[in-house]
Amino acid sequence: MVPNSALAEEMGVSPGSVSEMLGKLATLKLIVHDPYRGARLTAAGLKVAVEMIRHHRLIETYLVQALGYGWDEVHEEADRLEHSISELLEERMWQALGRPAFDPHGDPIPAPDGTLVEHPTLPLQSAPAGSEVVISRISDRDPAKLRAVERLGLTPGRRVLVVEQSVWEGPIVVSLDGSPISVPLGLARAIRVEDIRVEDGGRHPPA
Amino acid sequence: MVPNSALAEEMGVSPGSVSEMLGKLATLKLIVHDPYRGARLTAAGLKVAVEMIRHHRLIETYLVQALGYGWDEVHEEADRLEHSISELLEERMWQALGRPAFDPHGDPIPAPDGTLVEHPTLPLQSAPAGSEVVISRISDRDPAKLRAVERLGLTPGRRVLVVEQSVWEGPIVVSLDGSPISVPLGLARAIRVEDIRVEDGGRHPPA
DNA sequence: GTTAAGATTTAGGTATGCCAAAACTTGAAG
DNA sequence: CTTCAAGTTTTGGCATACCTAAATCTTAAC
Repeated sequence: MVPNSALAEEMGVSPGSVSEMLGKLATLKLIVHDPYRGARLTAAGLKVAVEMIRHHRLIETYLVQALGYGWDEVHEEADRLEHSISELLEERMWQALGRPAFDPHGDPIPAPDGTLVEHPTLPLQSAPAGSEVVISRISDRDPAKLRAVERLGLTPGRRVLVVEQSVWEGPIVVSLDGSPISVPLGLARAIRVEDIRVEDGGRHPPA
Repeated sequence: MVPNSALAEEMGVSPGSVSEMLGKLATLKLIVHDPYRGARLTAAGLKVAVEMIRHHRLIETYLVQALGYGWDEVHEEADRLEHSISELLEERMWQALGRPAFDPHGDPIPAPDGTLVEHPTLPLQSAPAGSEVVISRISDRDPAKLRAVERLGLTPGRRVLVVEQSVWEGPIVVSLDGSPISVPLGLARAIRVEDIRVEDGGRHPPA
C-alpha cells in the first residue's frame, strides 16, 4: 500500500492529480485503490510496471555498453526512451548485450517473462562495522552522486570492509583493497550492499 | 507552399485540425501561413524539421546496421524514437555508424549542422527507356513494398538499364545484371533513380 | 462575371492531464 | 467520545490535441 502523498512527492505532481490518476488506473484494473488509505498494484499492473523497468534498465545498459555513455548519463535518456521502444527493439538490445541480468548501477534487469530476482541488500549506512560487503546497487537518480561514487571506486561488484559506521551523521569508513575510504552519509544512502555471508551464486554484476 | 489538404491527408487528420495546428505553428514562428493559400516553413521551422529528419534516418540506419533490423522494420520504430532521443544519443549513434551520409533506403542523412544534400533523382516510372540509372532511394513508408523491392534486387546503389517504360499503367521493365525485371507501376512509384549521366561524386549509398 | 465545387476556418464537443482550493476521512490526542 | 490536524478526494478550471458539422472563402469553369 503506497500512500497518495508519497506518489505526489515522488512524481512532482499535486496530490489531487494523484487521486485522479489512481481512479483511472483502478478503472483499468492496474491497481486496487482503497480510498484514503492508498493503492497497490494488481498482477496486471505489476506486469506493466516490470515491463517498463525492463525497458529502462536494458536501455541504460545498452547506452553504457554499446554507445560509451557514462553510468551517470543514462537515467534521463532511459526515462524518455523506455516508453517508446518496441518489444522487438527490447529483444534486439538484450541479445546484442548477451542477455545481461544487471544494469550499470547493479539493478537487476527483469527477464522477458517478467521474472525479477531481487536479492537482499541493505543500505551501506546500515552495514555493521567489521562486516565484509559487496557493493551491489547504486541509485541511478542523481548523476552527481554517481560520479562521486565512481571517484571513490565504489562500483557494483567491489568488495569492501566496513571499518566504521556513521556516528552523528558523520562519514562511514570502508576499506577497499586495503585503503580506507570515507563515505559521506548522503552518498552511503544511495549505495546498497550485500552482506558477504549471503551467498549470491555469482548473480551480482561484474566489476 | 503546402496546401492544407495535403497535410490533412498525409497526417491522417481532419482539415480542421490542420488549420488549428498551422495557427499554432505560425505563432511559434515555425511557419508562415498564408490563409487559403498554404503554409511554408520558416528558417527556424526548417531547422526543427531537419533535426527530426536527421534523427529519423539515423535511427533507421542504426537499427539496420547495429541491431540487425530489416529495412522494412525500421520506419515505425524510428517514428516513435525520433522524438525522444537526445543530442548526445544522436551524436553517439552517428559516430558508432562511422558518420553515415545515407540511411538504408538511400535517403540522405542531414549533417549535424543541418546541411542536407539532396541530389537530383526522378521516379523510376519517369526514366526514359534506354537510360541507365542507379537506384537511389526507396520510400520507407510501406514495409510490404520494401520487401517486394528487395525481392526484385532493386536496392539503393544498384545500376539498372530501363528497357521498357510503363504503357497503359503496365509494368516497367529494367535490366539488372543482364536479367530483365518487371516492376509493377505501384512499386516503381516508390523508387527514385539517378540518371547515370549525372555524376554524383560517389555520394550515393553503397549497395 | 457568376457560380458551384472545393478548400479553409469557425464553432462546439470529446478526452487527457494537470492545478489550486474546498470538502471530506481518518486516526490519534485529549 | 470528541475534536482536530494531517492527509485525501472532489470540484471547478486551464491547456492540449483531436473530431464533426456548419459557415465562409477561393478559384476555376462556364
